[in-house]
Amino acid sequence: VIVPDETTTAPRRTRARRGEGPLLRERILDAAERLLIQTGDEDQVSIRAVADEVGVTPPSIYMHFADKRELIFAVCDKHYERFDEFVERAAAGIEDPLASLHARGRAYVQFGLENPEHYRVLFMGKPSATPASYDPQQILTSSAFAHLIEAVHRCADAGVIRGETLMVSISLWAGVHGITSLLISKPNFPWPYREELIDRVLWNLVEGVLAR
Amino acid sequence: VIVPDETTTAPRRTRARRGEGPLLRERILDAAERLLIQTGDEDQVSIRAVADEVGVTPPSIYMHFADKRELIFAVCDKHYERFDEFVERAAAGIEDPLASLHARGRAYVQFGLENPEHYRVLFMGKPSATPASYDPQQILTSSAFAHLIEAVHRCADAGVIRGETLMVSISLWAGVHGITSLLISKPNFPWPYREELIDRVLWNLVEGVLAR
DNA sequence: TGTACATCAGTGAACGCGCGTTCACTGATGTAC
DNA sequence: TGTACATCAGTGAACGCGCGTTCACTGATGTAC
Repeated sequence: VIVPDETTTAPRRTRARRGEGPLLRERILDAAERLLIQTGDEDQVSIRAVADEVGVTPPSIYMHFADKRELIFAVCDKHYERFDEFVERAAAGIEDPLASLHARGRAYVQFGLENPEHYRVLFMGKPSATPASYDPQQILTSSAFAHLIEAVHRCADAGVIRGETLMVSISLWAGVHGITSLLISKPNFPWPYREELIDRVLWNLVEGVLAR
Repeated sequence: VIVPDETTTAPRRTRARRGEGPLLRERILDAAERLLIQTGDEDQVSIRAVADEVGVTPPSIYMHFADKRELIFAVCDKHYERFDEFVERAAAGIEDPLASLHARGRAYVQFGLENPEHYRVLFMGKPSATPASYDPQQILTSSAFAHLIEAVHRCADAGVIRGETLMVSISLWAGVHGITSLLISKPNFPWPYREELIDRVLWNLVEGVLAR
């Protein structure tokens, strides 16, 4: 008689009642996110590993997600909303529009560095890794991006920056993305004064679009 | 009798003479690079595929490379030297130090976008994808980086920029990396006026470090 | 000049793996009469 | 109130795949005597 080793896998959960399907969906998302953070590697978050973590068999994942990419992306999409909230909280209460821009940038970089695997999936993956259901326009119409554009707009209204709002916004985004993704990709590069470097990059970005 | 399908694989090459091992090494590198460009996906460049492309069996790859990561990285390292040459050629003959900085940035972005898979492997991969033999200090001591630092130094000597040279250099690098990697990762994002955007980002970066 | 031997580039076959996904099914839950 | 039936969340087993890597080997090339 083979006794299953209860210590390695979660005990099998009891079947959901009718209409409680969405509950399992949440459990799957949570488990996948836990594994993503734990392993620090998207590729190690396999359907089997997630199913195991939830205490369910692999096929049941497919009742809630079309395929693997959709699952992974759903995890990161959820995270993207928290991203927006985090940045907004960091900028809240800052009157000076330039300082607000800088604070947003600081929050962006911080959030990215604190959640490198989410960031990697969202912004550093190959195009082929995005699920079919994902539309790149989503970034442009997301509230996070809208908030950035608003912040830039306020600077323009105050007359402290020059240039077209959308162009400036994307330019700033590219800037914060640059330092964030580089620090994620090359953690062992001998970065001089990490914190100071980030701050300098942020101020350089802001100063680069100042009205002359 | 099964006749091997000569059309799908290269004909078997004749064995190398003594001391001609390095020749096969070159052939392997070329084949791997060809596959990388053709498939546009590092993961599709398998040891088997490379061996097949060369017309050799998989184990023979291991006579020249310790493992797969070393092969892929060797391809991209070779490319990194061409990168340096390309940037230097673009900046050659430009007297004005600020214009030179801009030209370098332009060349950087262009080269990255023209060879997105190499760029991805070199600068956008996860740290775990780099071979054990690879030292992140290599970037800092590469001639490409030295050339950037020199260019920044010339600007500082001319008194047109402010800030510590290394800090400014990395800051500029992060900037060009940002727009390059974003364009590679999100080709389907509705970028407004791609070329103009790149140019604006570059000038913003330069203006961000101008002496006040 | 001829022969035995050493070298070593490359082979053939296999190991062992984990993966995403599919498919026919089970059986507890809820419903209709 | 009791029973036959429908529903559907989740299962068990398997398919089929391509991969990186290892290992004992072969046989043409070059060398020593």
